[in-house]
Amino acid sequence: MRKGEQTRTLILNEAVALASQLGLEGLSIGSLAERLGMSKSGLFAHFGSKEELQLLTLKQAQTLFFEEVFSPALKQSRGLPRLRALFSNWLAWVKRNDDLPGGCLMLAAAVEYDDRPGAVRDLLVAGQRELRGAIAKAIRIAIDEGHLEPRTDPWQFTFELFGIVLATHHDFRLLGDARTLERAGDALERLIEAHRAAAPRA
Amino acid sequence: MRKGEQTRTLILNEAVALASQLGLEGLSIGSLAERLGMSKSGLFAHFGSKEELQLLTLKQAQTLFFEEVFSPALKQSRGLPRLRALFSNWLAWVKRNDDLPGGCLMLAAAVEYDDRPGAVRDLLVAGQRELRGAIAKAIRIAIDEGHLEPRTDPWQFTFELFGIVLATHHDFRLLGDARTLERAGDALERLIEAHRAAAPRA
DNA sequence: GTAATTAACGAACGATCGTACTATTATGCG
DNA sequence: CGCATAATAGTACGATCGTTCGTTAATTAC
Repeated sequence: MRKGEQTRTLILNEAVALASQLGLEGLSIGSLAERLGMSKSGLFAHFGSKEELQLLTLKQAQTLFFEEVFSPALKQSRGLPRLRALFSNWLAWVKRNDDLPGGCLMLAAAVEYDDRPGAVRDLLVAGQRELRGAIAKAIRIAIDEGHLEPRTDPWQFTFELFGIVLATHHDFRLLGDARTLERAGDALERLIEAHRAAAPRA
Repeated sequence: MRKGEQTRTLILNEAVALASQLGLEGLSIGSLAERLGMSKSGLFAHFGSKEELQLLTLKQAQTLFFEEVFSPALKQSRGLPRLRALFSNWLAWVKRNDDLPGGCLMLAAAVEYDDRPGAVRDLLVAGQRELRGAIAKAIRIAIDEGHLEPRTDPWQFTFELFGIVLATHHDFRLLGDARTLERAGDALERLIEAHRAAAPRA
């Protein structure tokens, strides 16, 4: 019982890495098993179906994202510092190559499953909704703290922030543009500046 | 000789539609042939390899994009009107469902091939570089026309514009958010406003 | 209208896909 | 230790993958 959970996590971590390169659909049980040096059927027994493997792989990526991007940002002080930390962690996540050699798995899955109804898509949408809500909340806090002006629309701000991240992911991954990261930083600063409160409390 | 070209285009148009849903890698020759009511081997003979089919499919999508997004924008007057038309056509392209039921093929392929070296990726990068250059040029023209202030960085502007389109594609396709399109419009206006020339000539 | 050419088909290939079984090995508890 | 159970392996299945080959049907050129 304990050994099972152990190898399961081992499998899922490798699955996240592989799926970030090949996509959740391109991820095959055979190649995943080969990478881990175990048999196809032995690996399969842990999940019972490919969809279950896909679901748990995606969930694993979501957990990893929360732990590495969102959670550490919560340790920063409320308002702009926290928002900047979130953005910075997010960019680091986007460009990381060790366990995400193919870029963010959630973004890849979003493109893959946006027109493919099912449990994977549902999980993807739920995760995205949660993330957006959390960002919007961070922005609302920044307003309350007097860092951003009160008429700022949190959802609009979130939308534009997300756009910057997406463009960064695209340019960094596909074009390999070295200046992408500073462009992203400039874009964020401009976005903040446009909504900065006239008389900041901090 | 003439008949061949004819069915070839027929195949490629269907391939663009299918690949927009399943990706260029998920696109299979068998299912594509079945959709067109022809034999697998008959279809295959037109291309000789799957990679050639993928390349031509992507190229077809690029051509379609140029014709429907970029080319009509060139008919608008130089500067901001042309830039707005480009943006508007682009959004229409992103949300079109007839021949792109799965969203923009180039964006899907970008996620799929950003870490997969080869001819497909090369074509993708070339197309993206061309597009970026063309947008940057349109922005430079808007500066020359006195619509945007001279210190505007065309590449930074392009980067942020692209981010808005990416966020729109994501939200519209995955979240099905109805307010996405107006959010995109608002984002563009804010982007323009931030760089608008103090004393516009037009 | 006939010859040359091209387009399309049908069958089969080895490989790999996800999945279902059964058997074997390893683990954990009393 | 021994036994129950869980974890892994092995094998085989039907389906589908991209690709090859030989052949027929349709089109073009003379």
